Amino acid sequence: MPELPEVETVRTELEPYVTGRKITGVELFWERIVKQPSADEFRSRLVGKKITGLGRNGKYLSFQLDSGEALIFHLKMSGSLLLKAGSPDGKYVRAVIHMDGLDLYFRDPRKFGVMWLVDDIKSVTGKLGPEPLEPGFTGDVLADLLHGRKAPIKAVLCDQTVIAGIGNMYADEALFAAGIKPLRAAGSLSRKEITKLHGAIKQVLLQAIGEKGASVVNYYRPGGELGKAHFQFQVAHRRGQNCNVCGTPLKRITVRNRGTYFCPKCQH
DNA sequence: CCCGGAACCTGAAGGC
DNA sequence: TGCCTTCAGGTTCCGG
Repeated sequence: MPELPEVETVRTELEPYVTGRKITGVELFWERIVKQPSADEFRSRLVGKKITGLGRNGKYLSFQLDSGEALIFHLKMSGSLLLKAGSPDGKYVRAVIHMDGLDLYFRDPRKFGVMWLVDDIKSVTGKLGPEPLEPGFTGDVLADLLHGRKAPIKAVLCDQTVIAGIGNMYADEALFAAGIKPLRAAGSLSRKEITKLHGAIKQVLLQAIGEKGASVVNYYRPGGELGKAHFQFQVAHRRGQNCNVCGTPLKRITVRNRGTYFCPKCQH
């Protein structure tokens, strides 16, 4: 499932291939993949536009166009942007962006993925919280964001309006690294715990970017390769396994309808 | 504003 | 073998 490290990997690996190219056509095999504007307008307005650069906001990937508009992608749970039609296979391709000399395939088995063509990126990403890897995201900022909240810390970490880019997997990993139980009320964390969590979030995300993302299900890099971050996971998706640190069987619970893994001994 | 649950999707996995 | 149910999860919407 693409979260910040996966989307960042797609951005850096795609950028050298698509920057400077002109869009020559758009094919849609599942029209509801276009959220805005209409499918017809989306197709016609994109033709002839040149891609000047790629950006990322949380889990949103944006292609900046020479017209000043932005083509925005959200891969949701199962989307991939691929440079080759047959990799990993030709099934589940919902859209193709044709460019001069290159085609980009939007593969998405679950059909949750979305594209927008907008004048202002902020109209899509405006409500996002701070980027956790930018200097502005300090321990004090995190403390303010968590202050007074009664929802489980796990749920708050996954709230994109609080922090941008953290999803189910990396919330579990950050909480394990910080030694905090997922069901703790966010506002109940001590300043010391918040400091630890702040460091854990950055460390977990940076390490996963270094591993080119986690290929748990349906995540492929643009060239069709898998990421390796999931091999470093301490708790996420490790159903039925034991804690690497203390050997205690990991627990699986549900928080906000999401599978949540933690070590009952290492996390307090 | 804050919180929690359903809906959107389809394939994989498990039960009988 | 095969049908049926459950699970997976990012975001949005809705109700309390």
